[in-house]
Amino acid sequence: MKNNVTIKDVAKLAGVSISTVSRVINDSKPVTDEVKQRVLDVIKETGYVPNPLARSLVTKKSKLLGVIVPEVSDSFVNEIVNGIECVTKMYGYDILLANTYSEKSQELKSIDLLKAKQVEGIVMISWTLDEDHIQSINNSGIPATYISKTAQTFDVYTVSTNNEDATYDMTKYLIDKGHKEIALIMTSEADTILETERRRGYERALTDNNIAINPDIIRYGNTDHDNGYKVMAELLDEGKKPDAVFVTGDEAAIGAINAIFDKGYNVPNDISVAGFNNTKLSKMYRPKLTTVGQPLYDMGAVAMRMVIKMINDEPLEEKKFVLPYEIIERESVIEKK
Amino acid sequence: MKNNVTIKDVAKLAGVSISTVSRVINDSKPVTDEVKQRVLDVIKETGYVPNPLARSLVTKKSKLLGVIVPEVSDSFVNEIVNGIECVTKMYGYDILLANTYSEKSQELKSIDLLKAKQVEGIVMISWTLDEDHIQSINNSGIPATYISKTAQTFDVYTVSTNNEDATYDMTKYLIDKGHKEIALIMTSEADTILETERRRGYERALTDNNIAINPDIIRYGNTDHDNGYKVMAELLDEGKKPDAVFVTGDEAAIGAINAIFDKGYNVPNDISVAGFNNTKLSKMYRPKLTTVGQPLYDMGAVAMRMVIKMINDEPLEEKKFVLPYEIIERESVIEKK
DNA sequence: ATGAAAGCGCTAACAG
DNA sequence: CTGTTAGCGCTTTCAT
Repeated sequence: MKNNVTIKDVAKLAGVSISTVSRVINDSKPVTDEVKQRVLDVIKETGYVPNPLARSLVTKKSKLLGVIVPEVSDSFVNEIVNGIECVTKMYGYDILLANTYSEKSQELKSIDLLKAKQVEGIVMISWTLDEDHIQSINNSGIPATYISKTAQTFDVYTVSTNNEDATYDMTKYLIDKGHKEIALIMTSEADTILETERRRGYERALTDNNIAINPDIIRYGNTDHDNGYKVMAELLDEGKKPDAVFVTGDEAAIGAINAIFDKGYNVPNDISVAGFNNTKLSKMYRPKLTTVGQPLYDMGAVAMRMVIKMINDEPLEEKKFVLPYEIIERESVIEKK
Repeated sequence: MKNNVTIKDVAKLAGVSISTVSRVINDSKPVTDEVKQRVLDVIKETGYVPNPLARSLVTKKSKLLGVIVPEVSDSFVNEIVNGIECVTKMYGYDILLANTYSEKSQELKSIDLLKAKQVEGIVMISWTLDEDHIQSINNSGIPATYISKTAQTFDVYTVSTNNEDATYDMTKYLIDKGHKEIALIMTSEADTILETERRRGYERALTDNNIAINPDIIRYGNTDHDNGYKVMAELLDEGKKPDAVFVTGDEAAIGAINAIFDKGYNVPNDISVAGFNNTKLSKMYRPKLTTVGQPLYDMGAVAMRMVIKMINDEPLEEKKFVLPYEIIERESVIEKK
């Protein structure tokens, strides 16, 4: 039952040469209808499937696309992966997936792995991309797109949303709702581009509205729930009770809300909380999370589309693809009385 | 800069034959230390990496493992995928990922794709597996493990938890908490093995405790939040207000809780709610969800480990691997007064 | 211990 | 339009 029918077998059975068979399966050169039909029949009968390995070996096209992510179980990541998966399949490619757990060594290793497997293109999601990663991929000459704010400063293809503007707008939204003391909990480490952009947006919004910046209520953590909880709890424990808290990640925002609850306050009545990303969670939690929406699925789809265009030498309008964001008003932010 | 160094180049530069180079990179036959060192040096200098395509073509080993899932963005799925990824990498394999969106045609297509790509093994997660899928995989002779309750009745390798016992235990737990009218919201379609097992566990627990089964409060839906919401809302709208609701999926359970809230009741004070799966969500939501925990990560890891064992012809103790579950007590279920 | 040579299954000139 | 032939980069007998 095993699939060991080769092009040779088909050729023999159809009474033609292997090149003819090759021609019909690839539609690469004209073949008489009659012969073509005969070959097709044999293929159907035998259940012949071309060996992509052999094919790739000669064409140097693996029909494989590499996807490098920090962790599939992250809600931000897997919605992007869905988008990637969709266009990948649409163009007849397969996905080679690598988790890195945000460890640089794993990221580098994954790149090597994908190179070795001859992927034709790469989409890489990383929070902490640096020159080494980019150089490693560049050296290989494999087309790549990055979904990574830290990639913004490099001369590489990226897809992202404008984090500075998004942060500005959400901060402004909070201000418009009457909040003055607005804490910022960052889910990205200090000194990254992402952090800088977001901080800039936040500070600009404050300044534009004549609110003094209070460095004491700007905190750092990472993206997960427990971290948001911890940072928020600390803030409260230190006796700081802001009007509103802007957490740059939904999971962490929910963690923050939980901390607020556990400290005996109410969201949004005592403190308003805004998130970032509009992941599925933000709709499921109660109060429903007011958040800035990034088109995650689209980001993945666009990133992969770019890679495929590069592979096919189709022109690309721009290197930095910036997708729109939106402020999604739900229940966790209310007008301050 | 491109990586077009071949075994030939290495051989030439090291002044040996390509077979010798092959021997050192594969450690397959003894090679004089001196020669070996020379070859190794050249490899390091040139940055030579063996072309796995060519290698696979002759060895018939692709070092690729296929993973078929309904959708990576499902929280149940991606925690399993994490486990799969981990052991896959540990054994030097790469993952070929395919989303099916639970559509049978996509599932079948994915199987064909993976076959064509010469994967050495497959782990398939599916809610609605049937003979066609299994036959398609069986025909290929590719080792496979299924994480799919519907695969239980087939003579194939599976990993799962005992759903009947788990459902029994949770129902019993609810009963022990003083609840008598216990609604069951199934996230699996009627007439599937999974549904049957769970229903059996539920009914057995009721019967064992002299509680009459009320078919009217047994409902069906699917796994997502909105569905749980809808089904619960319907129940309430029909004037049915059970003591407790057991929803066989966390996301849907949270949907149910939200519906209960929106109808003006409180969880757990008015109605207790229990979920299934112990996904990340269940800890993040408030009230924290009481749920039955399945070792998702482990299920993925075990499934892939089984596949790898099969590939290496290592003996496997059993075909049906059943992992433990546990009742995780949190806040959404309380003693009925 | 090492090299020569065959061949994995396929595509792509090159002839005819 | 079709067949012959030469590889793609590698592993693996089979000699030496």
